[in-house]
Formats: sequence, structure tokens, C-alpha cells
Amino acid sequence: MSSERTYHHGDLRRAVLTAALDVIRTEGPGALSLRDLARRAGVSHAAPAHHFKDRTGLLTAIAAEGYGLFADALADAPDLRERGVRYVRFATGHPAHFQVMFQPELYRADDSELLAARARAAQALRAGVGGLPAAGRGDDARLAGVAAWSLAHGFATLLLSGNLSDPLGDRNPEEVFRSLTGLLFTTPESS
Amino acid sequence: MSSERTYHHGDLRRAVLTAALDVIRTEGPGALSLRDLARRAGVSHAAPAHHFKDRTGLLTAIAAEGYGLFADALADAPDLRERGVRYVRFATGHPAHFQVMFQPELYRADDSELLAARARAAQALRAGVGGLPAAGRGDDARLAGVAAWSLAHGFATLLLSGNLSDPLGDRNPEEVFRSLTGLLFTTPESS
DNA sequence: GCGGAATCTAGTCATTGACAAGTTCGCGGG
DNA sequence: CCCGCGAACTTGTCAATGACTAGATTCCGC
Repeated sequence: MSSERTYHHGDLRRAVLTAALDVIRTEGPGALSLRDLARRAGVSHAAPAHHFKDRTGLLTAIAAEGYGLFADALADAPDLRERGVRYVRFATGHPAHFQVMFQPELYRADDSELLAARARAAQALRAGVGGLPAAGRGDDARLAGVAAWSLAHGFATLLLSGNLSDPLGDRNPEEVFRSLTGLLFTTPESS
Repeated sequence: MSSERTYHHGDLRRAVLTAALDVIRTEGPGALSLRDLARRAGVSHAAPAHHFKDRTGLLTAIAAEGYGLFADALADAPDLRERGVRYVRFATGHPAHFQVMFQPELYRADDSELLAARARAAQALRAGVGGLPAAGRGDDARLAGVAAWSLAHGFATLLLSGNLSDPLGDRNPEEVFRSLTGLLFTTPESS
């Protein structure tokens, strides 16, 4: 598969995606170059365009894939705290996807495939807000949801930008986040 | 000042910075083009390079300026909650600065001017963590600081990426954030 | 008003994204 | 068997950009 020198690559789309995720993770989305990705895959400079149309198309595909993986990761979490932990775990496990997903100016937000995956993720995210301690109903519940989301998202974002390596040291980020939720959402009856 | 057609621009550095902030705010850092900024300022295509060396230099200058403004904004906040509110206010008031500051791969993190401003901001940020309700001392205090930072940062980030326009509607983000802190850090004696 | 330094201009080169046109390959119908 | 059709990939090209160099103009201290 890797040593074949055929005219057709075999799975160029995935190869380009994987290489792109690698570049984004280490150097950021700004360092993405379609021609560089083509070189890495051993194909001509215009080959990637056949699968992704253009640079924005590639980033759109990454965002869509990211939302899909995100929805899967959040799907079967037992409670809200665990959902938050998985939020953080996704960010550390798929940093490139995560980074692109939350920079809408990088991709085409009206892409249909992306919208579908995004909707799935949004539903998985909202599903666990009900069991919040401070949440009665209506406005307070929505606020509590925003609070939980902000906490998880902020932690994940600060983690990826390297801003927590100092205070956290070598501790497991997920465990630290679990402790965090214990500090804030102090609820004796949380299952 | 604006209609002068002299050889020297007068304040090209600021003009380029302002134009750059405008581009970043509306189209993201990826849309930055030194040549485009030069055109907007009415100078030759290589003029900006004299002030910022290269594209990364411009972004470094923006990050450094951002950290300076950030430190000023947080400086004289009465309590931790208000510091959080100002964190959010800074993000909405200086979205371009904020966006660049927290994407270290965009600039030179070892720049001396940037490091100085960043240190000032870090001190201003840490100064208000002491008065936390759940914070005893040592480990718990540090965790509580990370929690507060995560909450503010996550809220600000989600806000800038457009992810809160739905749940918030047309409500004032700062006020919503104030309510959030009331939901989480419920402390009767907080001034 | 002189000389050096800061500011800006003009020209060039390698790289990139985007597009157009042509080539090779896989595959199913006849 | 082979034929044709579409998908996958290549080659060639163009405008735009970042970065660099050399040179022109202006400012400012003395």
C-alpha cells in the first residue's frame, strides 16, 4: 500500500487529511500548504484539490470530521461531569480537529456535511445539561449549561495553547479537570 | 495628517497595526497580508517590513500590545468576579488582540517586549485569585485559580467564535457572565 | 546647512493557491 | 474481449504574496 507506485494513490484523501492534521497540530492552521501536503503524499501539486476543491475545502472537511468525532466522543457519557472530562479528552486527543472546529473563519460554515455533524455534536452536548445542581428550569438551566460549557472549553483551550503547563505540571489534565468540577459544582447527590 | 502626500507617512506603524487589527477581527489572522496593509496605508509594498521585519513580527507586536492592554484592563479590579467580567470585556473590546494572544504559533513567544507585557498581565491575573470561596491554600487555591481562569476564558472564547449568540440572544455578555459567576461561586460574603 | 540615520520606494525571486487541459486508470455494459 | 466513460491524477500556467536587496528621500541633531 505504501510502496505502490501506481498512477492512483489509493487513499489520497485520507493521506492528505492525516498529513494536514499533523501540520495543524504542530504549526497551526496557518502553516497549511496544499502543495506541501501533496509532496508529503508523493503526488503532484494539484492532486489534493481534486478531493477538497481548495484550501478552505480541506479545512471544511477537517471541521466536519472533527464534529463527527466530537459527537461520538460525547455520546454515551453517564453524567455532566464525565461529559466535561470527555470534552477535555477530545481536545487533547484531537487537537488539530478541535482547533479548526472553533475557528469558523477557517472553513465554510454553510457546508451541508459539516452542518449535519455539527448538529449531532450540539445535541450530544446539550443532552447532559439537565442534571445540573444549580439548574432549576428555563433561564437558569440555560445559564448553567453555558457555565459548564465555558468551563470545559476554557480549560481545553488554555491547555492546547500551553497556558496550563505551568500550574498543572505533569499531572493528568483530565484528572485535574475532574477536581475542578468538584470545586465548583459541589453537589452531594450527583450520580 | 490624513491628506498629506509626503514621502514619510507620519505614523505608518500605528496605521498598519490598526488596519491589521481590523482584518484580523473580521477575517481572522490567516487573512493578513503585508502587501494589502501597505495598500490600505497608501505606501509601497515593502514599507511595513521596515517597522515589523516580517509577518510574524507584526503579529508579535500585536500580541505584545495586547498583553499590555490586557494588564491595564485587569489592573484595578475590586474583586475576582469583576476581574472575570473585565476579562470578558477585554475579549469583546479587543477581539483581534485577544485572538492573537492565545495562538502562540502565530508570533515569536521569545520576544523580549512581549515577554515583559505578558509577565505584567500574568501578575494582574494571579493577583485576584486569593479571595476565592472554595480556596484554602496551596493546591486547592491553584485549582480554583485555574477554574476561574477557565470559566472566563472559555466564555470569552465561545463568545468570539459566535457559539454563544444562540443561547444568549441579545443580552449583554458581561451581565450574563456576572450571573454565571453567581451560579458557580456562590459566596455570601463576596463584596 | 551638513551628515548620518530613519523611513520609504523600486525591483527581484521563490513559493503558493487556483485554474485549465490533458493523461492514466478502473470498471461495467455490450 | 474491448470499449467507453468517469474518476483520479499530472502538467502547465498565472496572479498574488513574503522576503530580501539596493537605492532614494526626508528628518534631526549639531
